[in-house]
Order: sequence, then structure tokens, then C-alpha cells
Amino acid sequence: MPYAPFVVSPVQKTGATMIQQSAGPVRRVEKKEATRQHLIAATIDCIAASGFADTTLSKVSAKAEVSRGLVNFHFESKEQLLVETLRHLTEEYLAFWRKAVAQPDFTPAERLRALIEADFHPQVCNRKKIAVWYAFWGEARSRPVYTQVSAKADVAYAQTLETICREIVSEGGYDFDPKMAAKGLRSLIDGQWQDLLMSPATFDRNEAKQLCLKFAAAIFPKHFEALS
Amino acid sequence: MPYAPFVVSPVQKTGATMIQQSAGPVRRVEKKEATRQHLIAATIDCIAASGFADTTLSKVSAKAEVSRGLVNFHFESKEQLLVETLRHLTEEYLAFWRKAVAQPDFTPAERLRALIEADFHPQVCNRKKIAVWYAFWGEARSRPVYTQVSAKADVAYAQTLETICREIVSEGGYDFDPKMAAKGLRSLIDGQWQDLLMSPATFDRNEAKQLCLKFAAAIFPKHFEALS
DNA sequence: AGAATAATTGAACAAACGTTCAGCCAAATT
DNA sequence: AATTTGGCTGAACGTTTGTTCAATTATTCT
Repeated sequence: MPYAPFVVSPVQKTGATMIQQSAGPVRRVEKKEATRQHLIAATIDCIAASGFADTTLSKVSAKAEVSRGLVNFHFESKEQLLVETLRHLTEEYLAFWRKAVAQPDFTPAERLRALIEADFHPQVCNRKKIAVWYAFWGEARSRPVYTQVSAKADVAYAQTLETICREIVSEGGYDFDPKMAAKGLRSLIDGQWQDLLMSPATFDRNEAKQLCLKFAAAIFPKHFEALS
Repeated sequence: MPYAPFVVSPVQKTGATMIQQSAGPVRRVEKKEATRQHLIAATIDCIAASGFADTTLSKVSAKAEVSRGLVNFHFESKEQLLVETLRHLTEEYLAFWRKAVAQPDFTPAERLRALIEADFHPQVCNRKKIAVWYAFWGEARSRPVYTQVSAKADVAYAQTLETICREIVSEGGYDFDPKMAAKGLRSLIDGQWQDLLMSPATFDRNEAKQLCLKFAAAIFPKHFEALS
């Protein structure tokens, strides 16, 4: 049983009045969307389990426990399914780190800590999802559409991290280019992700965080030295 | 004309005496090996151009300008061809950075500089080859054999870098775990490689090196501060 | 309740896949 | 010069691929 039972959330029948909409049509629309998400989840599972090369629509539909032809009903083509899968992954990650740093009363250093914390949270930093990221990155050169899909979110991350670094540099009067600091920190995180993918046995989530914080302490000593 | 003309290096006919071997059989053996390498090179080209999923034996043999069936003559199977391709890539990279750091009169800091320099040399750090690395990494979870093939070389790199860092820490009396420093520096390099893959337009080789050296300066100030 | 709508199925399709192998020809041996 | 060896070809094989679509089932509308 690869997924939780295919339960459609029951239609709201009590409480607020339905406006301009009967209870009926919502159910069908909801179920359609649920199936769609179901297929995307199955695709992630398949890519992680079989790799990009061996991810076939037969395997995906088997994993999702639906018929073969349903994929082409919900998605124009296999390629479109893959694009939507990457989009799903991208948006999930975007929403996750955005929520983590969006605390208005945080200091820049606290926001950086929160970002690092988010980047190693099991919800986004687990071997299955990282395997899928790498699968897409491996195809990025031959299918530029994959780069386009995640480009906006990548830029958003880079800018957010750069802003945080600029604020920290400004606060501490450091002599370190904020753009370089941001690039470096992102690289450190990616590198640790790769470690999880390639050496899951020796990978340690806390160690990975500590490594990033140690480097942060090296370039922003006043902000990070004391702790860790 | 994807490759240099298929020239077999002429058999050595002058100079040292041939021992236990006529000139003849060498030619055939050499040509076989040349074809083999030819096929591996074509595979690298195909993975870079079409991605892992769309790399077929038809494309590989077309690129190498040989017949379809020849691949299965030289390699047991497609899977074996891919394994040997990864092995080739791994060994080339291993030999390259080993040569760079193997200067006996270098100080540890100079060796670290040489390693970084090697990691961004166009021979190993170019978009085509990095795309192939990522393609294999993307499949690593589903095909553990890929991890096994490059495992030894990965460990060798990690140990070499760690030794260099340990020596630098010892020299400078720094309070930074050499193991962490090594992991971090490797991450920085990987991260820059990924930048080249995903954003080739904005990637700058010298900037990438400078970024690594800046972080080196942050953790080993006495050894790297002055320069760069 | 009956008609209309839309999600889902599963069989069928051509195309492309990896693999096999009998035959060919150049190279090596006798 | 004749024979053997072995790299190489290209057609053929059985699968599997992504896609299509008429039929089916479940839901929504009248």
C-alpha cells in the first residue's frame, strides 16, 4: 500500500452557507485534483526508486493504483507530468523555507539560522526527494524547461539569502562580500544534501547543520561565534 | 564529425626491441581499445546532450559512427557501458587532481590552492562533464552500483583534502575541525559546479575559485588572508 | 428518475528499445 | 599463399514504451 487510502475529504455540509455553489460539483473537482496530486506523488516515488531513465508511465500508474491511460488524461504527456512534478517539488520547497524565514521579529542572524534549519528539515531534506532533485538536475542540460520551472524559486532563494547576509555584514561591519557569502552558504547546503544522497549511512543531520553554522561563524564571528 | 578521425596510433617499429611480441597483434588490440574508448566518449556526449533517460544505444552508436550491435560486442550490456563510462570519468578526475597536489615541495596551503585550481580547470570542470556527473548522481539511489564505482575515488579525495586541512590547522593553530573544513570546501566546490550546470550564463570560473579561497581565508586567515 | 456530463478503464497502436547472431572482411598466423 | 582469427555489420527478435480512444462507471444536472 504505497499511499494512504484514496479518501476524498467529505464535503462540508454544515456551517457556513454555500455561496453560488452546490455541494455536488465540489466533490468531483476535488477528487480530480486529488488524483492529480496522487499521480505526482507516485511519480516522485518512481523517480526515487527507479531513477529517471526507468520511470515509465506503467510504473507510475501501477504505483498510484490507477489505470495506464489515466496519466494522459490528467497530463498532456509524460513530459508534462514530469514538469508538473518538478513544479510541485519546487513550490513545496519554496513555501517551506519562506515560512521559516518569514518571522518578522527575527534578527538577520536568526533568519539565517532558521533558513539552515529549514534546509535540513526531514520534510524537504530526505533521501527520496533529494534523489528526485538530482534526477531533474541531471536532465537539466538536455531539457532546459526543467531549469525554467525552478528558476524563479531559485532566484527568490538566492535573493533572500543575500539580503540576510547583507544585513548581517552591515550590522557587524564585516569585510566579506554578501553575495559571496550567500553563494557559499547555498553551496554548503547543497554539498550536504549531496552527502545525504551519496553516503546516507554516514550522513548526520545535526552535523550538517553544524558545518553550515561553523562556516557562518567563520565569516560572521560576532553573530555566530558564541553559540554552536 | 563528433570525434577526431579514428586513427590508430602506428605501431612502434624502430627503437627498443620488441620482447615476446610481434608488431602485428598489437595493432588489433590497440584498435579494439580505441573503439572502446570511442564508445565511452560517445556515451558521455549522448548523456550530456540527451540526458540519461534519452540515451539509447542507437544514439551512442550513431554518435560513435559504428554499427548498432557493436556496443553489445564491446560491453556486455547497456548497463555495463554506463558503468564503464562512469568509471572512466571517475578515473580521469582522480588522476587529474592527484597530479595537481602531488608536488612534493608544495606547502599544505599551496596544495589546497592547487586542488581548487584543478577542480575548476576546464578539463574536468565544464558543462558537458558536469551534466554527466549529475546524471549519474541522479540515478545513484536506484542503482547502487554507480555509487560503488566512484566510492574509492571519493574517499581518496576526501582523505587527501582532510590531510591538507589537518596540516594547515596544525601549522596555524586554528580552532577549526579539519574534517569539517574538508567537507565544507568540497561542498563549496560542488556547489559551484552546480552553478555552472544550472546557470552557465552567469557562472564565472575565476569568481568560483575566489569564492572557495575566500572561505579558506575565513577559516585559515594566516594562510590565505594576504592574497586573493 | 432520467439525461447529461465527466472521470476512469483497458485494449490496441505504431514506434523504439536492448539484445542476438549469422555473415563479412581485414588482420594475424601458419 | 592459404587458413584462421576476431572486430564489426546490419537485419531480425521479442518487449516495452507513450499515446489514443471507444466503452464503462460514477457523479451531477434537469
